[in-house]
Amino acid sequence: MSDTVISPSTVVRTRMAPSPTGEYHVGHIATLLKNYAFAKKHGGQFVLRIEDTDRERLVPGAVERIMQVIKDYGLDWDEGPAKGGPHAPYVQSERLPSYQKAAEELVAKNKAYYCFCSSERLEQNREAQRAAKIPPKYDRHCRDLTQTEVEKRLATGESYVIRLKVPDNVPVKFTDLIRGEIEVNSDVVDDQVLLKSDGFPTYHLAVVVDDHAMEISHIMRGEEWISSTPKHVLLYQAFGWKLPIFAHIPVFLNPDGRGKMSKRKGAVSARSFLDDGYLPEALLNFFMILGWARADQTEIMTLADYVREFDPQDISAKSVVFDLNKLAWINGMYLRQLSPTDLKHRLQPFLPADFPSGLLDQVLPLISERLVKLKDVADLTSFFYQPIELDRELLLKKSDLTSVLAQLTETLSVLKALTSFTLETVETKLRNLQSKRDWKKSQYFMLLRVAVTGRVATPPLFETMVVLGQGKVLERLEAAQKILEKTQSKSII
RNA sequence: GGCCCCAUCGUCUAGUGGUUAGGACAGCGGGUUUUCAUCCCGCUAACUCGGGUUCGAUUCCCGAUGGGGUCACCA
Repeated sequence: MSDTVISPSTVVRTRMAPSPTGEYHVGHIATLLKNYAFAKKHGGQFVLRIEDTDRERLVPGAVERIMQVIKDYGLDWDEGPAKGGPHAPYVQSERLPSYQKAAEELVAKNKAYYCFCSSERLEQNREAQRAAKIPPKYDRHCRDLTQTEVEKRLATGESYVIRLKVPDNVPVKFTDLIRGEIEVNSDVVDDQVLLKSDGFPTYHLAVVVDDHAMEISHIMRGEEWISSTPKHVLLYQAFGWKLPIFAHIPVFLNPDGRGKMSKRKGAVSARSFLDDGYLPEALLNFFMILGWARADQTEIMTLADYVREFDPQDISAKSVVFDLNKLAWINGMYLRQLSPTDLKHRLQPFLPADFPSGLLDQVLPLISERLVKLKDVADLTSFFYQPIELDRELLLKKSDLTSVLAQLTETLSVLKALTSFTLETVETKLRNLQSKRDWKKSQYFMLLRVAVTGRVATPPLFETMVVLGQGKVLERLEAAQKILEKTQSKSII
């Protein structure tokens, strides 16, 4: 598809405007990535702005955590908090006068009005509308108050909000880069509150005022904003400002395909995926190809590739399932591309506290192609240094008691005799024994595997034994013998 | 429920007014192998339905159905 048309004089400025009210969601990172890539592609700027106008839900420390997680994903912003820029400050609570001024300007232009309705009255009103099965909307009770009355009530210090005066029955249109033109009738738009009674703006006022002030050219945000975009369009028109270009990014659906991705169906925070041991570059790659495909259909690509190839117009308009299988595959691809040094470094935070120092170097080659997530390192390596559970049933699964005991006894005597316990000596001796006795390979080696690790799926047997060391191998083989001779079903050694 | 958006294998996606509808993940089978994993090979699997338009629709239009979003002094 052709590139989104950008006239040469247009400076592409995109933004991401998180609200510090909770955890930063993977969907936010995915949307941020698109804003970032589009700005970079066109040599523009990507702005980070903090929308902290909800004083009640404000979470202390959230701004810092959001900034940190963005960086941990390997992304960054050109203007914003901790960076500054020509439109500073980039935190809405530090820009209050501009919203108040803007709201008053709209009142003066008769595009907005003061409203003194109590929240109780509003709630009653909504209740009645719901009961009557009509869409809840403000009943415009204060819309036609006379100026004298307004002034009188303001003078008494009565609490108020400022609402948008939405025109009756006119078409409200805007262009969405992904979907084309979208049109709704103004009658379905509520007389939205613009300035709250605490003097803070609502999202709708603040976002329009700031996007205009910060010269944002393209607004790429989640699809959930489509339905409030008409309000914003009306605001741009009321101010007499030029409309930016919108692109509403489809939402992520739960891995089970039902509903918007939510906490109730599993992890959603951007941080939690990092904590699970998905690599940030793998996560970004996953976000790139969810709902968008490169012309040549390549799926594994770098950020630089993406910046070069990405065009918001090519984003699929449908909501996409957050496919954990695909993520796991991508993560594995990236994991296997890592150099041993890099992998070792990235594994450090995931090592259990009792992980023996020095063990990682030995096991790295044994686990690197078995890791799906960095977090798997603990489980993949625990039998090397922690007690294992021997299961009698498992030991006897492929053969009878007499044969198994004979195999263990002979194996023990061969391994005990070894003065040098290396991959070469262990492998040669055990293979010779197996071949001399003509034991079934899969049965015999599985027996040793289970006896020595307690598991049926492990790295290659001889390598594993060498890492364990002669002492531990002999000890575990003897324990296996004992458990078979007794008849107790399980034992921890 | 009102309004808005969307519709190709289970999932993500390519694609065209005439194609054996392509790829990737997952699944299944096989090869390599002492297990698992990696790697290699192969297989299964899709144009939601109904009307139009057309010589011909998966593709264009309308409708239905289904899915999603949204209806706060939250963002």
